[in-house]
Amino acid sequence: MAGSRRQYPFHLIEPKWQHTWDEQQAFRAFNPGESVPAGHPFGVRHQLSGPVAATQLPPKFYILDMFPYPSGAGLHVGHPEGYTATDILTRYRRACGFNVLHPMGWDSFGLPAEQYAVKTGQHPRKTTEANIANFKRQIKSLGFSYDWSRELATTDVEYFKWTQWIFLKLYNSWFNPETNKAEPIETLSFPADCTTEAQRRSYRDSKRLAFVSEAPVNWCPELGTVLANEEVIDGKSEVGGFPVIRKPMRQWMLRITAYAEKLLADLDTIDWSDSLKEMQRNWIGRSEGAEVDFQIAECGVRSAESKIRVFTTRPDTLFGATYMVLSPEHKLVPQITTAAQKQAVEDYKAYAAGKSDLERTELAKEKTGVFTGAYALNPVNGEKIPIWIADYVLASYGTGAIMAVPAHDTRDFEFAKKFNLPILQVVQPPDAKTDWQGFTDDGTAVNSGFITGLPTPEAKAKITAWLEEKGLGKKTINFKLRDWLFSRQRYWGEPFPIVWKKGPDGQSYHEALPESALPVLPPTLEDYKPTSSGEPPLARAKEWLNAVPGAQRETNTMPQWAGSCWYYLRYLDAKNTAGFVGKDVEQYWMGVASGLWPEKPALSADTTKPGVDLYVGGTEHAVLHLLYARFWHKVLFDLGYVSTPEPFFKLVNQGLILGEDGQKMSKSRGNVVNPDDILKEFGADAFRLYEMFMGPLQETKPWSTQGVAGVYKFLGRVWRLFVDEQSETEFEQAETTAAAQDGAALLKLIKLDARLKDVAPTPAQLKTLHTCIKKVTEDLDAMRFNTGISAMMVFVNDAIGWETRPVAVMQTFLQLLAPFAPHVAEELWDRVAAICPQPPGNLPYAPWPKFDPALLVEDTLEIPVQVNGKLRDVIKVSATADNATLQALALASEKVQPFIVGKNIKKVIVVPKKLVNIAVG
RNA sequence: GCCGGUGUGGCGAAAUGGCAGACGCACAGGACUUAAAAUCCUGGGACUAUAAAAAGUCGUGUGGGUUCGAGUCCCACCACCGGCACCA
Repeated sequence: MAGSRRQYPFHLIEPKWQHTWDEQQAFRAFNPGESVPAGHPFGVRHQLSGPVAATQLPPKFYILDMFPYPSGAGLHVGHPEGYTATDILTRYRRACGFNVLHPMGWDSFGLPAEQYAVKTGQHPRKTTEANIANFKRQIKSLGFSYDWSRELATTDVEYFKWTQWIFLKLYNSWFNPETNKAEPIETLSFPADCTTEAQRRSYRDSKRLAFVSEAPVNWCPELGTVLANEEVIDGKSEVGGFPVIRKPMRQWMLRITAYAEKLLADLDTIDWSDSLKEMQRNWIGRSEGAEVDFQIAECGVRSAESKIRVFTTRPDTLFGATYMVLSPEHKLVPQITTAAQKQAVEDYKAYAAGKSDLERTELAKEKTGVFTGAYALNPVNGEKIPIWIADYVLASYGTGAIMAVPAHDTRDFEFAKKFNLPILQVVQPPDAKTDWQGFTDDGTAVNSGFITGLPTPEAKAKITAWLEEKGLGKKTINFKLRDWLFSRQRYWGEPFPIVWKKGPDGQSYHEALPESALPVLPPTLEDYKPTSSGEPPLARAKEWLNAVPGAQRETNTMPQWAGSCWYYLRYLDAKNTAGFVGKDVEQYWMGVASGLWPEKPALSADTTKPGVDLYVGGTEHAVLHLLYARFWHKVLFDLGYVSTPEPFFKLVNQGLILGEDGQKMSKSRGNVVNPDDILKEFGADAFRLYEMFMGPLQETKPWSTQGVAGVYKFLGRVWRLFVDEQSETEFEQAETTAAAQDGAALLKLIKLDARLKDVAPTPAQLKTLHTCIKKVTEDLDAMRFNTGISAMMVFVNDAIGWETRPVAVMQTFLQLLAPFAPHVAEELWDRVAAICPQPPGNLPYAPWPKFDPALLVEDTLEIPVQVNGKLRDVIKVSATADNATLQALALASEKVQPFIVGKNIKKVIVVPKKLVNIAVG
């Protein structure tokens, strides 16, 4: 590849236009109330200048990328895939007349900068700033049309000030089940027995959306921090893959579980892929069932509680419950264990507690457990059934106890077989051939007293009603979703706006700092190391720690996800110092748009949809960022700060780009492609075009540098459609020999091709053009970039043979190309202007061309003729030929004759203008 | 195990139930050139047959089905990718 002739001077064109766009602030998006400078291309297009009201602005379109974590490694080819797709759509929508918001920023808190600080002592801010500068350079070199005036980083003091502000809102709110939404904590009324200040404080603290919990958490010793459930995969940390253990610690939690129902239900209102919605549904894990109380049987054991509550999704199998299982950590275990079993139970508890999450998963195949010696009574029939403990029952789900129905639950079945517990059939499979043992689907109740004979759903309903009537149980919904563990023992994160005080009773309690205390800045440290005890590094800064009189600062910091939970809102109003986002501005960009404008433009996009119109990013955030951000947004919605219950209306996941060898790109495989190298050899336009030409955006696909060369060659053909070959050669000679390396002067040597003329196009040329307009427009609407590009290739393959190239046709083609390859399109657009009868205007804001269907109709059609579905001939007919003519011509065809003579023609299908099929028998 | 997705030439891929393989890569042949590169033109699913052409048969993971007609719709299965995984 090296040494091959350059297809066109992208190395001069690309920096030139990037510079021009910057200078013009060409891609600045205007907020209601902002002033459009005279001569700004947006103002020229929409005839606006000076201050503009929301009603004057054209319809909005908000296209968002998942902002990157600026790692030291720089951009990889996966980043620009999504960014290119959104940039193409941004440029397209802009040309269609929308006010498009397309911002970029940096998710810059994170572990790598902190780990680097631990190693070298360099402040994470310095590392972060250097990485951001590198990322920004790389992203800018791709010619994306971001509105850089809205750039933000989550580590900016002016940004995390508002992250802390939102935390205060969470802290000062509770979820009111009556109104089914978050409300200020002041609306919470105290129970009658809450009289002292300490009682009231602790009651409020137990209801806040941000609260402190002492529960066992995921502690990662290697990282020196705790992690959220979502960050633990197979018992290992998502970052680094280090072992994670359960350890009780005092931690900040966010009450995301209060929103479980809404987070689940509202998935139906947004346009996300099925797989992504399914992932969130599974993570939330709603299941309907019943809680049932089992009486503990008298057997000489004294217990404060007399019953054990279980959760089951199959109350209809209650008659088949032949034993019970408690999780080893269940609080009743010590109370019910008999003296004889005490030692065995304690040994087992120690064994279970010693297992890490990882071991617990790995050992999942073999069931273990011990008998407590105690018995319970089955509430439906009074049967005495043994109570066991086993670690296949989780303390953290349901009630931490189950009734075991070995006949119809796989796990209970395995356990019962191993420990020889009775297995009793209570469900008859619908298919008589199916073995009832281990049958877990719906069937018909058998051996089940008053529900015998009922199909499973009815049996469930009847027995649940019966339990409720007798006060033995009730219908219940359980979720897998846990509250969000929100504190980290790290330096490089947002400090909590919280202090701790000691009450008169000696108990310490937490208190929020006032808004006026924001931002809470982290201290400067010499040593960034985490401490092995779990004490965060912030605790080392004694002066900072005690800066608030009579109190100590909270030393935990927020997780990296905090900043990304609301960055899409800050973009709307990035410079606002009075609030996290202005109300009018939020309503314009995020609100329901209907009614704001007199009429909807005639486009396929439905501008009445609320929130971010399009969000593109990787699938790795399916249950992390995308769940957390929805949660925060819903809280802000309940509190009246945002207009919509959902932040991201349409979401598309770009597929993974694999290495040239078809494997995942990784340093160790040595198959990583660096965008800088590709840009140097082929230019940004070719890089962008290739990333889109590879295949459908959502698909996983392998990289091919030869493929880049292919689209690069296509751009060269486009270039040669417009420029004179002779002048190009002179330019090249000048470039290699001349001392003067002034790019602008060199480019002037290149002249337009003489075949480019201001003449009326032929019908054939118009047809080629309009076919291309139609296809590209439809493909952009559907985000089918690869086929849109191939349509442009078809145009060029045709046009390259034209002896005269009408300016009007060629210009329109450049408009189609511009979203994909903006630099070369601008350069040629600029040059063609010289021979244009009328000034063509600013390319990014030139109105998107419309195709004329009248130009696409054919005079003659080629109609395939099939016999029994097999192609036998293609006949040429006039487009006006009726069905009878078509049929006659088809039957008369010489090539068709041999297949129909002497056969019985059963039927002739004529699809108008499409096809003839003759069915013979 | 459960959930979601994907299977089409040597490769990336196209095809509202209507000519399978558009477009591109790689490859082959030709033109230009002292030569090469670049460029331009042409070819191409497999098989059979033929000097060549015309022609025919088969062909979208496998097996069935619906239909005049299936890559596309239905049923069963297989493989691969992604997610979840003792959640009662």
